[in-house]
This record gives sequence, structure tokens and C-alpha cells, in this order.
Amino acid sequence: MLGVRKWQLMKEIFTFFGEKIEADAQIELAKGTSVRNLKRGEQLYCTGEIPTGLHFIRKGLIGLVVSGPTGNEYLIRLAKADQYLGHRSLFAAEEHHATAVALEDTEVVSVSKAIVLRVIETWPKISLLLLEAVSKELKQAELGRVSLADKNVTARIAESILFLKTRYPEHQWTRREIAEFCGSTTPTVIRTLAKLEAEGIIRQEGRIIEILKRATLLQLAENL
Amino acid sequence: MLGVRKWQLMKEIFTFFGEKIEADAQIELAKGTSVRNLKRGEQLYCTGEIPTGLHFIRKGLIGLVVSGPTGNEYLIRLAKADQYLGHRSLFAAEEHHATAVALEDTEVVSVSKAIVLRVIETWPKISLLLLEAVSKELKQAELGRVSLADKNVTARIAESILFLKTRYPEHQWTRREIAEFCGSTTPTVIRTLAKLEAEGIIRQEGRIIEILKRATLLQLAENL
DNA sequence: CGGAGCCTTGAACGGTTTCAAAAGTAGTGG
DNA sequence: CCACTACTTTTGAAACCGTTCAAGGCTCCG
Repeated sequence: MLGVRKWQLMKEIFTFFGEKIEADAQIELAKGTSVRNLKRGEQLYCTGEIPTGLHFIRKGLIGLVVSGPTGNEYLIRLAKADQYLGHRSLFAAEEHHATAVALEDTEVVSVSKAIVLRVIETWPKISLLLLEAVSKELKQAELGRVSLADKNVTARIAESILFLKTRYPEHQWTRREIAEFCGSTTPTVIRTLAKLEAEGIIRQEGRIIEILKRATLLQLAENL
Repeated sequence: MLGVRKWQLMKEIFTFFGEKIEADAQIELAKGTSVRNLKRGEQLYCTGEIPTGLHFIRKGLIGLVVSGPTGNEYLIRLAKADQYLGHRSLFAAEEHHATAVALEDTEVVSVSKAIVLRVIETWPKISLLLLEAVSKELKQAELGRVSLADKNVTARIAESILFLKTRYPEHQWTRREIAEFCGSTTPTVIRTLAKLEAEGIIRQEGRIIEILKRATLLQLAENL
């Protein structure tokens, strides 16, 4: 349902841009918008930078990465095609608290802050949709914290592969990415996946992970 | 700075209510608002309930509690006087994902959803302030997750008592509350506090905790 | 074909939790 | 005002889960 609303938001904003672009006649893109192509590993923005606007993902997948004091890195949020990024820092009027890295080759449309604000002024209802989106992200983050504190690694990894493969099925999730997503380490993820495979819950074919018993995995994820 | 903005928001909303109440003449409170007094331990709302509106804290302290699958409880967010609660679920149009418990005797003004929406309609700018507030809460939750994953207990406890005693200095924080806030256990918090006291960084007088070397504590919190 | 990045495995270590039991503290009602 | 009850604090010892470090093999891509 979040997806539907976001789609509406996207549509409205891009309708607006469509009008703007037509008015500007020959200009390829409206002033204040730009398109970037990122290869896997390239970053869209960096921790500490001041947000310049909003970023819409057209194609691909971007992860928000934070590196903790010990140097370990953590995937705290994801954005795929038709989702946006950079809104938190923009609306909080703060520096970016994470680095946005492309997990696949990705195409991004960036919209300047000025235009975003103008769009919101034109359709005030949009801010309620944004509020809804951020509120849902807040829930996910807060419950994620509880998972991290209360569940053992197996449960967290089960939870993670269910979430990641359901919500971002096209992406080839690496063990490292799974580890960074669930707050663990690569060796532990590998061992756990091996255990799950031995129990017939998943199947591994090289880097590919296939879920065989979704229900059992879900139970593992919810329980201890 | 969040505080200032929130204050503005509160002021605007209550100004609105003030007008409303006067118009209603003899009615003690406008339709759709109510006042409740909660004793320590009483709950304002419960996980799974459908949000009825927004709650403003007039006096006291409320904690959002989630209990994980193992039965342990976690303090995921706090709201003191002049702050509000219930906004996340309200704007996400979801059930409450946590239970709101009074940590002290607390006085709460609750405003119905209908009135909140009318207020926002009247002053669309308010939704930008709300967006800012939720965005900052999102940052806190996401970075909190990284802390939990990357820092050892000592660092997290140092971080917690700095945060809690700075932001909510009037409250008598129990070891249990500190444990639930930083994702640890009561015995561990006690041992860690004892260690910090032995190192002369804090002083304990019964249940009272006094920070002696703020800088050292900060260093402990930031480092490993 | 070469190199970077990812996967895999082993063994050892260490930090936290867990459980339990006792002492302290606060708040309640007779 | 005291006694009772419930909650919080405190401490010990044992167990365990997951990390860490290191080294070798694999895979994909240029």
C-alpha cells in the first residue's frame, strides 16, 4: 500500500515536471533537475553532505550505508525503482546521516530543493503523503532496533532474506549485503545459510538463494 | 532546535484550540479533545490499537515500549512535557506499533484525528513541521540501530545515560529503564555503572546517577 | 588471463546473557 | 506509624552465542 501511495506521489510530481518541461520548450530537463547513471559501488551522496534535493530512482537499487565506530558498515535503508531518497535529510534540514551507494547499476533523477518546495506548495496534500512514507520508515527502523536487540542471528537472517527477497526480488543479494542489513558478519551469514540449507528450508546454487519453505522461515524469523 | 519548532507547532495548535474553545462558550474542552492523568505504569495506548488522535504531554514523561519475541521489553522512544505522541501511527494510518506507558505521573491532552486534520488543513505549513520532526526521529532510530549493532554495552550505556540525563534530566532513571533503552539487561547495566563509578567517571548515590567526567563518558560512547 | 571482490572454512576467544537468590527501597493501607 | 507487598537493585558463577582473524578458493568482469 505504501507503494501505491508513493506511485501517486511520483505521478503527481512528474506530472508537474512534465508541465514545467513543456513550458521550457526545448530544454531537455527542467532547471533544477538532473539525471545520473551510477554503476554498482558508486555513491549518490555521502554522509555529512548538505542535501541538495530529492532523488528519484528510475531503475536499479540504492542502499543507505552507515559505518559504525568500529569500521563495520550497515545497510539501514533501501530504495528501488519508483522510490525516492534524500527526503529525510532534506525535510529535517540536516546533513545526510548516511551514504547512498548504488547496489546495482542505477538511474537517478534528482530534483532541487527549490522545486520540491514549490511542488509541495502547489499540492499541500503531498506533504501528507510524505509524512505517511516517513512514518512507515520510522516504524521499520524502530522495530528493526528491537529485532536486533531481541533476536538471535538465525532469526534476523531469516527475517532479512524474507524481506529482501520479497521486496527486492530482482537483486542478487550477496552474503555481505545480508550481513550488513541484519547487523551481523559475512562468515556468520554463510554458516547460517548453510544450516538452513541442511534443514531443507532454503536452497543455495552458487550465489543464488532460493526459499523452499517460506512458512518455516517465517516462523524462524518471528520466534526466538 | 527541534524543541523550538515543536513549541511553535504546539503554540499554533493550542491557539487554534483556544479560539475553538471560546467559540464553544461554556464547554470546558472543545469537542474531540480530552485530558487524562496517568500514574506511573499506566498506559495511554497499546500496541495494535487504532490511533484515535494526537497526544500532547503537558507534564511528566511517557515511554514507547515494544516487547520482543523473547518477552524482553524495549524503550524505543520518549516524550516529555511539550512533546507529542501517537503521530507516527496516525499519519502512517497504521495500528500503534508500541505501547505508550507513563514513566512518571503524567498529564496528557488528546486531540481527535478529525481536529488534527482540520488544523493541518487550516495551516498547511504545520505538516512541514511534522515532517521535520518525524524525519529527525527517523534519523535517531536508524543511528540507534547502528549503535546497537556496532557498539559494546559499555559504549551504549555511556551513550544512553548521557542522552537520557541531558534530555530528560528531571526523571529518575532506573537501571531497568536504562537497560530497556539501550537494548541490554538490568544486571549488565548495574555492573557497567559500578565499573564507571570505580573509574571516577560517574557517581552513584543510591538510585541517583551523577556524571562527573562528561568528556570521558562521551569518548566512551563514541569509541568502541 | 589477471585481478578485485566475494565466498568459505577452522579454531579460539571474549563479552553478555542467563538464572537464581538475597537485600534494599518505595509506596500502600490498616 | 508500622507492617506488608511489590518492585528494584545487587552479586555470583556458568554457559553460550557470535565475532574475530586468517588463509584459501571461487567467480565475475575487464
